[in-house]
Amino acid sequence: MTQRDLSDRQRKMLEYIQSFVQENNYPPTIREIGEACDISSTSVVNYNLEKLVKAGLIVRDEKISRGIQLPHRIETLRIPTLGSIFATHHIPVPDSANMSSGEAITITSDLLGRNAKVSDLFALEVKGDSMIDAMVNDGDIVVLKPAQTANNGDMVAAMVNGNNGIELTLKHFYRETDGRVRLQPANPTMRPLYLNAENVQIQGKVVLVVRQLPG
Amino acid sequence: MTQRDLSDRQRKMLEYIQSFVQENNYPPTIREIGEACDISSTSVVNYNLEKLVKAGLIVRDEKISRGIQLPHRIETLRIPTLGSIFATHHIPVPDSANMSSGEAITITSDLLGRNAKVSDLFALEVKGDSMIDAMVNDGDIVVLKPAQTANNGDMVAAMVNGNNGIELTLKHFYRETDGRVRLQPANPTMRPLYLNAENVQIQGKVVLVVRQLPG
DNA sequence: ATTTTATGCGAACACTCGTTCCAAGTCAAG
DNA sequence: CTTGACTTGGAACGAGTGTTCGCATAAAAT
Repeated sequence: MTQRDLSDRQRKMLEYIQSFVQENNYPPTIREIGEACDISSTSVVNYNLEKLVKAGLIVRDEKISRGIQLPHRIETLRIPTLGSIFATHHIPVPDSANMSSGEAITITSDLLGRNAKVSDLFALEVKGDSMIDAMVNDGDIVVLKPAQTANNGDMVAAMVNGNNGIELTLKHFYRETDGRVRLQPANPTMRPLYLNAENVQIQGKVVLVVRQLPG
Repeated sequence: MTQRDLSDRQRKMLEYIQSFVQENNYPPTIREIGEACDISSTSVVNYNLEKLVKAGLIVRDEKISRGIQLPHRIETLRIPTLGSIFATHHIPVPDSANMSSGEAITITSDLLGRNAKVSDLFALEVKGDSMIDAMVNDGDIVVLKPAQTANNGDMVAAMVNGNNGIELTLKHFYRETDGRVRLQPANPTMRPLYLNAENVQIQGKVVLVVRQLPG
């Protein structure tokens, strides 16, 4: 039994369940499904619900009212916003304390791809347009995965000890053959930054960039 | 009654409801709340639930099992992906048919700001790096709000009838004093495109840009 | 001291709701 | 035609569940 061979009735039931959950934030009862799908008997609803379970399209909690769940659901994740990328101080390590107290954004797991399961993601708001060279603009939100190292080409947030003192910046990361680190702006007209490895402390890899426009 | 002056018991109940919903995708019953919060009587649970309703922290559907909803919840929105920005054909108007059949991405309403309530948003995947001048890269997903007109500075997807025939492009929109339209790349080193208004057909305004990085 | 208000407990009621059983209809295979 | 699997319908049972009522306790107000 796959998704392919469903009866019209079962398809209609599934659609109703989905729309009901969307509308009410809780699942429908067997009788509500029956009424909506023109099924007079609860046993028939129950029968077809079991078919949907076998097809893997729903999950049921036995003996529990409204115990229908839609699996493969896209989860929402709360990601703490630890600060802005302009901060010159060290980014605090995210923990449960930060999670509950500070600001946060909520995003759906489908946007994170294979990083959806990473538990200690954190977000930074980009202040100012100094990061425009990395295709990241003022007001953008970047979601990062904590990391101490990076692969060539990764976009990283790093504390760099450069000419202007310590600052947090967003650049593409490359390890040169001479052991130094090259922080490459995305804009080809801007020159890369060459630094000794000890002057670059990687805070995390950027896994997502979100830009909200006034539209 | 505001959120401030809740009893410990009421706070505990609210926390339990939130975690229960997160876990089970459906709300708890009065008795489940009572058991979790060490309340022996269902009437006490009911009593305190009414307090939470007065405080605006929950919504209840009367006489319905598990009829508790958490308001101000961040909703997830399904946005149909109608194609890529490289398409040279007209973007079909989104309707319910597209919604259910085609591909789609799901995002949280908090990312959309005041556009969260717009019902006919659609998404396009950016193919190729020709849009890099608008701070949008290959593989990015742009979410658009349907529009026939735009304000100066808006980022729009538009069909332009230019030198290379009709094509769909992503640019910043400006209306010149002489009635013509200027499509301005974000990159200052690239020259704007001046066109007569009849050769520019706006498809929609970009309200969100999402970029997923391999990280 | 008395009343009022807020909160809590237990019990009972009525309706909701999942479950189960039996009968019947449909339809393709043998 | 007969068989058997699949599907549907109707009914009833029992547990789940929201609601309501009376009463008790404590604290604040009068």
